[in-house]
Amino acid sequence: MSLRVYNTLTREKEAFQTIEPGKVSMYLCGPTVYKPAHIGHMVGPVIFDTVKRYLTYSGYDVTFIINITDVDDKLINKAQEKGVTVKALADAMTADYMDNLQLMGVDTIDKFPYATDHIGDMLEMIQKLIDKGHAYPLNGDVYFAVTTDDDYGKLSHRSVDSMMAGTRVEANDQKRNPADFALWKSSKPGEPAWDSPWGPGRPGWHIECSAMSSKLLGDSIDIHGGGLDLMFPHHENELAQSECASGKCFVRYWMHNGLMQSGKNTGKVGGQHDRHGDSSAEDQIAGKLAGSAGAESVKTAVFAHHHPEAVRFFLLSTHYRSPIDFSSENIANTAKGLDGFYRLFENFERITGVSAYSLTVPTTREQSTSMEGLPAELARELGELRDRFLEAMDDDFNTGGAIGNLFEMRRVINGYVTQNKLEDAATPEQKAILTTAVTVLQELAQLIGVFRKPVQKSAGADDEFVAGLMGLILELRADVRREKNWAAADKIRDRLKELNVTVEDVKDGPARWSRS
RNA sequence: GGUGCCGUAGCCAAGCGGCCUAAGGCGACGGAUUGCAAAUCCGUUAUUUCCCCGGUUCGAAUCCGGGCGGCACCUCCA
Repeated sequence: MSLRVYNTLTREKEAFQTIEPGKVSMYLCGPTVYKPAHIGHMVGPVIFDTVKRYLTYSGYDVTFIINITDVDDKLINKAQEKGVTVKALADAMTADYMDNLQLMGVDTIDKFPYATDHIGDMLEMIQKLIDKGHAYPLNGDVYFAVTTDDDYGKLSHRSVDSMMAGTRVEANDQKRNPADFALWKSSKPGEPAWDSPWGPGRPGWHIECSAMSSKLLGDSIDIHGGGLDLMFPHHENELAQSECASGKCFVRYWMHNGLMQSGKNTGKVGGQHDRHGDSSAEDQIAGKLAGSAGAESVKTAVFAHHHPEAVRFFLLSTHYRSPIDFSSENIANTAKGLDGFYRLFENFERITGVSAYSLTVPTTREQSTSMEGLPAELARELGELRDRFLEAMDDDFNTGGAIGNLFEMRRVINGYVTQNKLEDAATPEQKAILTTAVTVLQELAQLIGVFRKPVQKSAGADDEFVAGLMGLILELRADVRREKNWAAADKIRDRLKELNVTVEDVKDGPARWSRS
């Protein structure tokens, strides 16, 4: 089995072959940093972070870049509106973006190039396009001439003619063709400006990606990613510029992820569900779709209600090319599914004395965890599940299909624990077997970037004072239980439940408790 | 108008011509376990069925045609 990747350019899944053996260059279009990151901004990074993890596991040396577009009309307008400098606004919004990526466990990005650090590279590329006759200056602007590129439209499968049929292209008599787009825009007084052969100005929207990609990864790269919405015009234009400038194939595999949408905006859900309770997360999307820029960051709008790991797992539970229907309800369901894993890890630690998060897991497929020493049946089941997981990932990063195997592994491991009553007592051999089994699970979990560290329990769980009180209460409860005073024992448990504290009795030893 | 995508159980979701008498999760219902619970394990929950109607094929949820329904982009939004 080998990796296959869906290529937007050909509209087919293709065998994955890199330009340079063993190496992968990957560029993902990042945000224009003019407002706080919304949940939709997290989709691409999470997906491509997962792609990188899997490619690395598969033995590739991957270079992964996400650009930060820190000069743009929207940014300029927003800064003026707020009365701050463009740079101050961009810096603040970039920091917010990075914060959120960190919370989502996206940390495989090698470099975040800033558009404003590469103005020179853009000017060079623009000049080259003019020299080759693909671009022309016009009143201080520079435009790309789409009709000089025979291939123009090959990514989004549109022809220049068909685009004329739409109503969107505003008339500009000056441009040679209405579809021509700006590579360089002259600046008005008070706007950020850089000197250029055509006068002071700033780059057009698409040129920064072309210039930075070529500068940092080379004229031809393996993977270029982004949201489906960017396919046209952004990627189409990037493609045209880059190939006309370099004369080489720009991108080997174009990967586009589906967009997130709010339940409120889908007739399907809106018609059937009675949404209730907190919905600021949905509002964040709805607001976005309605065109009003949300003021709240993901951090406050979403992560206040849902653990980032649940959000990440949710994003990966469906295929990356499908649209995903965001709702608090859906994420809450995902979170419930994850709880079972956390409990398994807690159990594991109690039995073996080792944290499931500190296990050494293989980082490449070649060094995959050995099943040696496991009972035959367990080895067979785990082996099959691992194979199926990897098979799904090999099939265009089918995380949704892969994840099912994680749940089955959980079931198999829990079965081993239950059958052998490991919670009562475990031999060193049994501990070793359990450790191997959990290592296999963790090996796969790291590929989708989850279960890397313990999820932060809600406030109070690690508060010494609360822990002390709980210890006292449970001690008293243990006393009345010994006296078989069930009424009192149940009252304590029920009342705690009302306070969102769940008590679970353990056969021998102190009861467990957790806050929700 | 142009370019695409989608329609699988109560909900989410995998499935890319035979291993589908269709993964997995959430929910629900039984059973084991428990003082009772919780957690865990076992079982049941689409078995003339994969929106409908035709067709191709030895064989289709999977391919083709036609409906119906939903969605996205073509508006510098990831």
